Amino acid sequence: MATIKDVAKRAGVSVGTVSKVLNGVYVRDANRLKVEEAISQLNYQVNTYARGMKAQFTNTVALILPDLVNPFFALLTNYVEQELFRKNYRMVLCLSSGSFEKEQGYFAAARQNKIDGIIGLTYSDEAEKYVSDDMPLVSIDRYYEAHIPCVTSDNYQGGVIAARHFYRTGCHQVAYFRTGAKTAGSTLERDRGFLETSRELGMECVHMDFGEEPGAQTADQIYQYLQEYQANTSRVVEGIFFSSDDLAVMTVEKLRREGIRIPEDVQIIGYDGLTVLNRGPLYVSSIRQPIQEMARCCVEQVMRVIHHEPAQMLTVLPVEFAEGGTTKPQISGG
Amino acid sequence: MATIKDVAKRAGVSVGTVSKVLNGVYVRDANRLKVEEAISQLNYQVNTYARGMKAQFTNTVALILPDLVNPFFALLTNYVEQELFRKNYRMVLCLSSGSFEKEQGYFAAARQNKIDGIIGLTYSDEAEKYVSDDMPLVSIDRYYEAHIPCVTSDNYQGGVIAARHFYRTGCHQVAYFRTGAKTAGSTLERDRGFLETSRELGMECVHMDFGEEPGAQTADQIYQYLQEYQANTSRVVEGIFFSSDDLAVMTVEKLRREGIRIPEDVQIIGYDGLTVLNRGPLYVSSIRQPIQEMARCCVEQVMRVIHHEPAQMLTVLPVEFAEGGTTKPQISGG
DNA sequence: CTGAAAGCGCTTACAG
DNA sequence: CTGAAAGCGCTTACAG
Repeated sequence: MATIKDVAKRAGVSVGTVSKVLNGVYVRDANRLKVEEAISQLNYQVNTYARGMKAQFTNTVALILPDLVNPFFALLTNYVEQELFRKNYRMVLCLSSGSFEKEQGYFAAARQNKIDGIIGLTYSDEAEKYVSDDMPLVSIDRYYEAHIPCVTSDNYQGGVIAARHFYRTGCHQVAYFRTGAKTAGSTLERDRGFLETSRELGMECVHMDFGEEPGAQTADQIYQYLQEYQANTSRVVEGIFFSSDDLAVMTVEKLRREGIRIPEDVQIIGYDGLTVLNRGPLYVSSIRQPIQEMARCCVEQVMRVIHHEPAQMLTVLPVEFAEGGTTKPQISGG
Repeated sequence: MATIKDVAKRAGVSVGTVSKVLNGVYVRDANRLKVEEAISQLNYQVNTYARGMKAQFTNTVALILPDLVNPFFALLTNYVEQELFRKNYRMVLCLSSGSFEKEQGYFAAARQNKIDGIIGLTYSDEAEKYVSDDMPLVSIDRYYEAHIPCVTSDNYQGGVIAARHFYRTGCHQVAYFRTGAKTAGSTLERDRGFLETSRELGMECVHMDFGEEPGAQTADQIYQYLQEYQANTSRVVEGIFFSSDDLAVMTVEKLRREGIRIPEDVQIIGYDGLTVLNRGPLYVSSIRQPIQEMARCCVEQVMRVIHHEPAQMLTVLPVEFAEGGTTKPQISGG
């Protein structure tokens, strides 16, 4: 590989001059031309590591996510990579599986300038301790106490929208079934939005937490829960809101197998707005998060922190109702 | 950040000695202990860039893929990251959208030792030119002329399995509908496997190519094609094999809307074995690729190339039939 | 086994 | 504007 020295020799200038044209500092036109000529003849490219050692930047951002099995995360990664590339940054991907140990290495790397910044969706409480004020970190969905910019969507409003939809389609008895970590602030907002709005609108609402990881039996448990509730109270649940699409999909399958008609007997609303194979129709009616816009904002904010520009500490993007065939049309507008 | 100098001073040894314990070279126990003590007290971590400049390795591998919208790619990425991490490597992700320009930067980076190796699924013919014998590259699905290890699954056999299934469930008239790039060698093998086996087994087989990107109207076109074929020949297609699951799913939806019963009237087999939300049931009966095993082999081979060990030039992993409710049970075994 | 020193390929004040 | 030189944080022969 050609080095800056080779270029300098070939162009008949000093390495300092070559470095300047490399970094867009002004040099005499004649020299710039000679250098550019030499660069292209030698097919020279700067060695990022040598540069990074001095310059303290590497044009690399790490994205920390639990996994890519969840299509929401896969799509987010897809768009974050595109945005970073547009800004001439590379993306290193860290799938933490929720383990803080794995994340830790990236925090260290950031502190060491081996990566310029981090975009992270992390459920770990421990992370907070490691996050200093000047750490170039943007958090997805989770609002830290520290001065860490956070990009999220309007989870509370997501719950509100779901509750209102049930109300406007004539429901009196609804349910909320959640899953996943309780620490994740954003999901808790969905809970609150739905529960509070249901109460305000005078709907009866039961809710249930099905633990960290929904399994194959979760849909059965939900079915059984509904049966017992009906037997005990003589009340029929007319609308169910889920904290995620996967739980909603599993439940829809189960209920249909049991002969329950959807949406006639019971309406279903999921969360995320995922589509079949990530580009077909929706799986279920859902609250759609603006994934691409979230990705764009994450990159925007991390760039600001990296360049020491003032960042927006909290970005809350709007969500919307997405009709997916498991809900009835609304009676009144809005 | 503490540097190796700080550690040396604190431990009362030279930087050379510190470097040695860092790299597992033997030093006197007493010194090693002092160095380790200093390292942990200073919370020291080696600067990868400084090391990379000398050592010519960075413990980083790039994964090049078209996108993460396709769940197959998302899952592959998921497993490749896990495998790389286990081997203490980081993964930088390059989503090329099929554009060679974007890939090119990574080839250059590899040549420059900014990344140690590349795992790539690329459809671009141009890539071949850039690939020298010593380029640490492992290709997914695509067999290059050059001495580039390739990891793939048994696409030919996938076609064979589908054809046999139709035969054993009593079909006489089948169809093959493909989509996607014609250059991708692996898909062409599916074509061949299915077409050749259908002929050998004495089944009539029509086939059709629906272009690079299947759109919303592709399923309509397929339906129309089937209608016309039946009208013109008085022959009814009893089994359809698709080059990918998404096309199969779209077609199943369309046919059902038109009142065609699946699998009673026509059987459907897709390709990839994708599941609902990447962990639910299969979308359609399909040929399942061993994604995790493919990821493991890619990482294994790229490690070998990086460490100048002999690599396996072609790894063909077995595929299997996955029953997904759009096929009839086989009459005879096997 | 250990230390002093050269050198990896850049960038960046500093003179000129 | 340009060049010579120091220095970034490591590794690696080379003496001892």
